[in-house]
Amino acid sequence: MINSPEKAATLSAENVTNQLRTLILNGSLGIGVQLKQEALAHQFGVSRIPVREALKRLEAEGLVTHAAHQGSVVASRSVDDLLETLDIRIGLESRALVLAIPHMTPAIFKRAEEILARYDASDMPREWSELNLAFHLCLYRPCGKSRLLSMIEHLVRSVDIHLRAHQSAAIGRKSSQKDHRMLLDACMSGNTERARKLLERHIGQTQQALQQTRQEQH
Amino acid sequence: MINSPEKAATLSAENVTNQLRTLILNGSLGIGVQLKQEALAHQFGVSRIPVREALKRLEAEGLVTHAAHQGSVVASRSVDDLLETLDIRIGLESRALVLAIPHMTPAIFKRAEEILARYDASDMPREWSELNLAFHLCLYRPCGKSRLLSMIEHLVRSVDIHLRAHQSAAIGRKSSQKDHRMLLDACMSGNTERARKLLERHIGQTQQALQQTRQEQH
DNA sequence: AATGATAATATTGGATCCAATTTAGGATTC
DNA sequence: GAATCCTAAATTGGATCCAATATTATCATT
Repeated sequence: MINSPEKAATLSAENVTNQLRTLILNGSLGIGVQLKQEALAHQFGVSRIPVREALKRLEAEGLVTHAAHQGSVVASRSVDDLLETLDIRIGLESRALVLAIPHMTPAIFKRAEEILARYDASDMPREWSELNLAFHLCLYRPCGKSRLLSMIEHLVRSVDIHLRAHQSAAIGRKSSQKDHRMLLDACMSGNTERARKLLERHIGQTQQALQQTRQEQH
Repeated sequence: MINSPEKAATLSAENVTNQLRTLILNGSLGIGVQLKQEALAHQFGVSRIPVREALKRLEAEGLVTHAAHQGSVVASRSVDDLLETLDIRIGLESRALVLAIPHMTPAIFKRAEEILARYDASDMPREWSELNLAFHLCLYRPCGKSRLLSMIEHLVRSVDIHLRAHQSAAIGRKSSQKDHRMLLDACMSGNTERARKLLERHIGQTQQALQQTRQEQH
């Protein structure tokens, strides 16, 4: 068999899937937006078939919901759903962190501190999400579990767009940064148990903020 | 074509997806089996289109892998992949358990004990997997998070078929049952921290057994 | 006989076409 | 003027058809 050197992205369905996914994750396609197969097909210069396959895949990933003969829409999640997803994040991220701590090196700590510094310096809320994700992943990455890491990244990005939708995204940068520094300290001192507790509390605060917005609305 | 009597299942693609999924999860379609679109289409009495959509969906779920112009096969996972998935399970299940313990009632404990009793009585290895899953889910269910629970169930079933493939499934029923009883005791006494540690160790033993089989093969 | 090139076959990927269902709009009635 | 029913447009779901690619079989050469 001749080994193909580098993929020239020959598959339409794959392309459509990836492009749609990024459009959803970066907010270009907002929550609740109708995804008309014909329009997307025309937009991507393909027929409806690859679009349909892409939608099926994204539906399985939870980014899109689909009703029979009613079309697909960018998934909207209830507050309860989001709270649950945050619980899933707590489970996965605390596991990744616990596994990562024994493998952390001074280089990792340096990198984490750099991210926090950029965090402090930045005043573009859009950037905060990315830096927050970068910081967390920086701490988890030494665990060396690629599937776990990509799962976490996907969940964080997915939750992010929905948090913005429920306009409770900003739990305040300062309080968040304080958490981050304490977390980093715990990691640097190798205090696994403390680090886990801090991380659980950190994500738990997002849950509390979210529940608060719900009560305000009622 | 035979008309389905009271089946409200109007969507072909959905049907194909569900049937294929159960065929894979119950082992009827073993690891590595080629999934020819034409054959499946004929088998389900539909065209290839719904089959393709089903395959795309199952691919996103991680149950099948797909290569361009090479077709789909029931996904085979490396030992490393399985170890990772077990780590994911540790994260999710320990979270579910911690959330569930405060909501456990005497009825739950009774039900859990019944399952363990049936476990002891049964000598059909095929049944053990189901009873094991039932016991664990019984403990997690009081957490009330449906998405988390279905995610766990999916992961457990998925790991199960792969563990059987690596023929390291049987870590011995007795040792497993001992773990289960200790875990149940910890839950009954409301000792959350101990329960979590026991659960992590319980799944960790499966990881160790898996790693051992790898070393034996090398 | 073994091996490598080449043609035939099988299978997947995508486009077009048709059927089923939902949604929108308008006529009719009260 | 508002509600209701009915028809028409729009949209999705599925089937068939064609193109691209991989696999297999055949055949020639060594």
